[in-house]
Amino acid sequence: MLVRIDPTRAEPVFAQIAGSVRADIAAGRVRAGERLPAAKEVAQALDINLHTVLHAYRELRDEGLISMRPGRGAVVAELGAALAEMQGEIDRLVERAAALGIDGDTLASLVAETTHDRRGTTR
Amino acid sequence: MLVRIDPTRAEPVFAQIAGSVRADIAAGRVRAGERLPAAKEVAQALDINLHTVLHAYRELRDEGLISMRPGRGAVVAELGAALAEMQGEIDRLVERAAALGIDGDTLASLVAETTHDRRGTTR
DNA sequence: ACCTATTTGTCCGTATGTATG
DNA sequence: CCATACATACGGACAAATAGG
Repeated sequence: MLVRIDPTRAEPVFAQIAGSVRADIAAGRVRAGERLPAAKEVAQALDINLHTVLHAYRELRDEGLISMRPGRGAVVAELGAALAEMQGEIDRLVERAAALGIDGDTLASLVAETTHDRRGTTR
Repeated sequence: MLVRIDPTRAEPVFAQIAGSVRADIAAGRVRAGERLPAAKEVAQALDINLHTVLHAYRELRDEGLISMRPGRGAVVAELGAALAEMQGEIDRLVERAAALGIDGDTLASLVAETTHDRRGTTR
């Protein structure tokens, strides 16, 4: 697994790391039960602080995509398989939005807003 | 048009305003050519700073969803109609993700990541 | 052509919180 | 835990564009 970041992007580094791993899970490049690279390794490879990588892993754990335990490392959870099932539909949605001239960030923001609306109406 | 914000949410106020208006456009509650309420009005109604509302409007302008000119106000652009066309598909995607136990924020982040990937491969 | 009101645009500064190392 | 940097939010002042009388 290869974690990629781009220091020129406005998005925080920890979020980029989380996004990179999330994309790998959704694409099936890492599957449920497999272990992620140790945070220390990632930090050294990308020349960033260990805290930043742990921050990213913590976010993924909070989403239920991985589990973390001392000594065992970070392991992809079962929920990861569900993510992979959805990637195809997401690809189609993104492509259709692009065809209509809608910016990617705009689409992402609208999806986020829609999920927030659902929370308000269904809970 | 009614702009809603929730001070308890972690999301920045300006982003919440932009999200609220974006959702109204996508839902067809405001259509292309119609004028948004003046930033000053929104600021007074929500008891927030004028600059914060202008920040939100500027973001929507950068996305191509509205046009702004001094003296004339903020008007919904043609691209808004395209957004409205996509809302139904987004609703279906969000609902399916919820059925699979995927958190809304997780889905939104994955959509964002997918658009970033597209940028990298298509440009 | 002139004036006024409205609205966005841009600068100043300050305070607070968060991200990063 | 500590320091630096950045983002957010607020407040004020003035400029610039537009519309209407």
